[in-house]
Amino acid sequence: MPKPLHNALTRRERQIMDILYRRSRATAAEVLEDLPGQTSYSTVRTQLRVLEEKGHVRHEEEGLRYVYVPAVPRHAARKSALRHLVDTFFEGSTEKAVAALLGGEGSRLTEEELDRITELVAKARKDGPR
Amino acid sequence: MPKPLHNALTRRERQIMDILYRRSRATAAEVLEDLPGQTSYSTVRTQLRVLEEKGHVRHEEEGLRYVYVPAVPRHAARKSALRHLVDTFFEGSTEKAVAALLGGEGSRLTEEELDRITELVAKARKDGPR
DNA sequence: ACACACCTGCGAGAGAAATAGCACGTCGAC
DNA sequence: GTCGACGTGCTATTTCTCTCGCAGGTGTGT
Repeated sequence: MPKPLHNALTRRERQIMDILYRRSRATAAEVLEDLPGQTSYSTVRTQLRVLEEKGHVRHEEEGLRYVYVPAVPRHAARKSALRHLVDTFFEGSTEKAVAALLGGEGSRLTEEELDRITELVAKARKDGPR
Repeated sequence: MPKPLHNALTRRERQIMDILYRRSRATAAEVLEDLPGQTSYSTVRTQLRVLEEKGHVRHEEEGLRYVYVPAVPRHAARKSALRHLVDTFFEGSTEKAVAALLGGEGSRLTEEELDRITELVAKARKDGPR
């Protein structure tokens, strides 16, 4: 059984996972590029190996080298990240989170984006009238 | 100078900060209650002390005991948490994040909530036509 | 064949985090 | 006053991160 897997990430490990989720997949060299500060290639590889042992990533051999991908697919990870954030900062209210994004706490939205959001609201209204 | 303060949290520390943000303020005993697994009171107090040294929390004396509060106010912390999440999982697109929340990735929204969101969209349209 | 670039496997040491114990102080009840 | 509950300050120890180096393997160009 692959352990909790939830809050088990160390600082560096979380950094690396974030990079992997941003890029979807990456080699050790690419992860190194994205890491701030000075870190050795060796170090990054070790971390990736540890992450693999812990079950957070897996690697695919591509030609000679390893390409790492998160074990938990993006959409699942972001779903639980969203839930956690909503719970922590918005008292569990999805509405409040949306409000924060629409208000100044995200980047400004364009007209087109707002149009699409309006549609989504309509759809949500139809789908889940609760 | 209080250091970066950004990604400098360890696992336990992050856990504790989350609890503090959820409760807004808490004593060591309350933090202990919310921590999963078995942990000693002593341990929690030590962590809080360290967090204070690092500048992440401060305490207020209330009667005899200490009540801890996050050094960075809630709204500021959540703003940067949102930004980070949007960057990591939504390619920086606020729209996509909103879409995820409206779609299945948050809890179901009630009619009233959807109404209020519609209003917020309208307001966003007016305020920032970009 | 040789040198070079690039990659993986493993191991190991310095340092930070996590945990918990002990001493002491304060308050309230009996 | 003395006992017990509860709180803090400090410190010690174990555990886990984090870091990097070295050995070896595979392919490419000369």
